[in-house]
Amino acid sequence: MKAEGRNNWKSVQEEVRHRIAAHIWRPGDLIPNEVDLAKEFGCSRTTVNRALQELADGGLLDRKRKAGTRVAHNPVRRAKLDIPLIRAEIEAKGAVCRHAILTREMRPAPASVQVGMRAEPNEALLHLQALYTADDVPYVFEDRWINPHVVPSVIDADFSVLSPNEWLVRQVPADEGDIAFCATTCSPEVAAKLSCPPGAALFAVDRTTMHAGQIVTSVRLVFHQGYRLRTQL
Amino acid sequence: MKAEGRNNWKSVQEEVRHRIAAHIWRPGDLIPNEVDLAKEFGCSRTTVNRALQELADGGLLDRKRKAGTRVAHNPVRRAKLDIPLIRAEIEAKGAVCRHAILTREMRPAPASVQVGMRAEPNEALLHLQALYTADDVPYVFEDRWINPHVVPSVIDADFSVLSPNEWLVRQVPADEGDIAFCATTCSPEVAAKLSCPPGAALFAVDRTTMHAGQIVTSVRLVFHQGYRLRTQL
DNA sequence: AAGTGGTCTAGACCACTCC
DNA sequence: GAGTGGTCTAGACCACTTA
Repeated sequence: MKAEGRNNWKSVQEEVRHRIAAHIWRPGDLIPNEVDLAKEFGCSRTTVNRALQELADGGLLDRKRKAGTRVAHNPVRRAKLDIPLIRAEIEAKGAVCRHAILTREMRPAPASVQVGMRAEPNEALLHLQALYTADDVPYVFEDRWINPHVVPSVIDADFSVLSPNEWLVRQVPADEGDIAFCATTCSPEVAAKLSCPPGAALFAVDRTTMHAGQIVTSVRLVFHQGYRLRTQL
Repeated sequence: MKAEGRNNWKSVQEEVRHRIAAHIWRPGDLIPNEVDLAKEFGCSRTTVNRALQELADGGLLDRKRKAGTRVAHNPVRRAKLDIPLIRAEIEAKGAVCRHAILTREMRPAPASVQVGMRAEPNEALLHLQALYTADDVPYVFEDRWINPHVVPSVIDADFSVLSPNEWLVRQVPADEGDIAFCATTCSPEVAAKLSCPPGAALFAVDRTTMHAGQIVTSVRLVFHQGYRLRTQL
């Protein structure tokens, strides 16, 4: 049990991870308190706390005052998912990213979008459709609604240089939002844009972005056939 | 600029978030160093550090020694994605979760799986197929390969009470893994199991789980039609 | 060389919660 | 009431990066 020398929080964390993976501490087990662990590892309680807090935040440990720290019963895997700008994602693959605005109009949004936007019925919102290409191959089709009440300057925005995606990020650093991932059947319209067969199964992302409690934009991204969103545990 | 009273790290973090959202600090801007912020907020540098480190970890700030802290130029949105047990996910909706083992056999895996498993060519691996239902409605179809070298006890495991999913989590708390999300076209076989039309677009998750550098299991989960994976930013 | 973040320490007090 | 985690503090030293 050579536990000496663990005087920094990362090595403490690694040791704790190891003990859980090796079943030295099993799911549901109470592990020693911070003071005792600090003694064992030869570091201060602060360092142990730093190590354990992150593990608890990641779902591997359950911590309660007085009750102590237990190995989580159902180790919920918490993956970190990076949602980069489309341009950054494409360029990270070494491809050239271009975008084209296919549609730009003010019109009442469909009911499903309106509800999310809390717009008046029949109120016109800015509707944009854009296609992003990687080395001139269709990559993702963007169908976006923007709330002009929240971002009035969007009316005169020029999306030829900065894509809607980038323009919005710069204008309105969003503080909240939710994301949903799903599969969708390729419609004939989308098929023409993405150069894929109608009826194909396509990966789609629906994202709603909020700022100061108001919905800024609601967007659906439909990716090219075969697209995979990867991440690590 | 009433910045007094921010003597705990959460309120410091909130104030920093606010300044970025309100464009007081713009993308690319250098923000004051920790010592100055500590003075301004009337707290110790440790507290400021705690607040800023988490923001940097979340991608909102870029920090470099000597160069200082800047608001990230491309604010990468980092969503936290919880990957619960299938049973937990279904029961969280208030439904009753059941599972049935449809296939259980030792056989050589297809090439695509073998490569990931680093198995010998034609080496037999354990192949499982299972269906999970929510209130007896098909929810997700699981197609899994398990490496018996890593988990020998899997050969005699009983999956009637504990699903393969749960059994593995208890036996081998994985420490690593990767996940990919994609859309897939429903094959006739899967259609029969999930009670959906062949050709439908289905959401699928491919997951590979590692323990101590070895692949434990490789699984594809194909969800029922209309399934959406949600998360928040 | 110097400025900045990264981390550790020892001690302290508080908040929660189980008994 | 008592044990545990949550957090703050002041100070210190180190590691890295830029100038």
